[in-house]
Amino acid sequence: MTKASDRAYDAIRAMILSGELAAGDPVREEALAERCGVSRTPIRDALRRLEGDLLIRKTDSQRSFVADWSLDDVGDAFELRAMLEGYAARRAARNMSAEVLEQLRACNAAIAAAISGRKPDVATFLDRNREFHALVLETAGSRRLTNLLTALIEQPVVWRTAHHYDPEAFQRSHSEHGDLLSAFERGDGAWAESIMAGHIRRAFHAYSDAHLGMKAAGRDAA
Amino acid sequence: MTKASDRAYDAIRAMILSGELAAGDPVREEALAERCGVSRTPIRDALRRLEGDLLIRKTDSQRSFVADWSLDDVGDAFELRAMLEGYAARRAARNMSAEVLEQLRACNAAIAAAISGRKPDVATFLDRNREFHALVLETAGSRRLTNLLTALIEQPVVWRTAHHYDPEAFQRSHSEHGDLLSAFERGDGAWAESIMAGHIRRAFHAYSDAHLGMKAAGRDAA
DNA sequence: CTTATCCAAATTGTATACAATACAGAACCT
DNA sequence: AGGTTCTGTATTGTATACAATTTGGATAAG
Repeated sequence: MTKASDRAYDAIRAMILSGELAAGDPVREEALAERCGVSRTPIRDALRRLEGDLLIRKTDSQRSFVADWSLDDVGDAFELRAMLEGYAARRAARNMSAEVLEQLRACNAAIAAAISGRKPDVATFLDRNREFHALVLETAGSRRLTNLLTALIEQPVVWRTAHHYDPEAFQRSHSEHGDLLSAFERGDGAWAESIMAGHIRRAFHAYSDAHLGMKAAGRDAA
Repeated sequence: MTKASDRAYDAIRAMILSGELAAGDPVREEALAERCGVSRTPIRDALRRLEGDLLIRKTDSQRSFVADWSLDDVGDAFELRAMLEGYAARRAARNMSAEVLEQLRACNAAIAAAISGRKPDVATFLDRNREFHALVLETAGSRRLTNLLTALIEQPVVWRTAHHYDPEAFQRSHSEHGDLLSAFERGDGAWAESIMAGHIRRAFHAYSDAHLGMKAAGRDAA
């Protein structure tokens, strides 16, 4: 933590993820600087990073805007995620250890607890879900893969999708994690890959269904 | 081009790609600033971008070094490239237009010319090869995919590999591009994907063979 | 009324100065 | 002598001032 720069990065990302900064909004360095209580220098640093995360988009003349994602963009992101996280799961199956397996089980148990009640604890679900995927990714043991996926995993749009899940969707997600555990236990990388890819694709369709009504979704999952 | 910042980025990247800055070398901002004739501010900007490209690595305390890649790292990068560029080829097949197809043909013709002589024109080969892949990527029409692949395509290690190609390797590369053209002509995305994935994998093994001797390469292409 | 041009305001890019931090070597204690 | 702490130096982080560029509108010509 280099203090100001990272603080600014976290703060701005949080603003975008929470929707406080809406998609398409212009972003002025000085305004953010004042808001974060730092000078423009660390803000520029943070914006550069956020641009890498594709949360910020810069126009031809370097003006910054909050990136807005069309349904097609989101579809692309999910398809890439499905491919890359599938690959991560395959690699993770090769490297899986008893300890990590136990951690994954604990994680999924926590998820089960969070969604068992009448009112699902969405925040906990999201946290533990992220932890689960992070563990798999870490076990895959490819710094490069982690790097690529980080930009894809924390999408503002996706972030809020789980709030529209119906109870059954939570249950399915939990159950798919269970299948993944079975694949890991058996060291079956190909199986793990299939499950993970399907898991991510299902998440996309959950998102897509939640955001329909505007127009019939015309994407074909190739 | 915001002038100084981009100039610094290009200059530093060129230093790394050319080997002028060797892997593992420490990188001091002020030294680069003097060398590029600009102040530290645009240098920091450039370093941040290069860090995103994984050409620069920063230690715990934010000191910069030229990233060094193990054979395993390179293998990972290639495998990811194979997957992602395969996907790009599939999408490109869907979107292919007559104009782009013509450009690709011209590109591959230029490659043929460059490698036909007794002494292959490696610089031209590399340029046109990059152009070919860039066209495919652009036609895939996914900003996100482009973003992910950019970091993977221009690797310093890879960059110098083609200089060790034997004549046959150049010929194969050209011929695979030709196959890709056939797939595009027929709009066969699945075929295009297979060819591209194989094309990239072959490139890895060419790299791997060129850099062997140190120890028997123990990677398994999954 | 439309269009082009130019000017003023706003915004980003760069340079420099200064503060904070990390590294290395010396002095000191055990 | 070995290890530890302390201090000077080198390097990075931040703030501010200023230059360059862009944006939007006002104004004038057609």
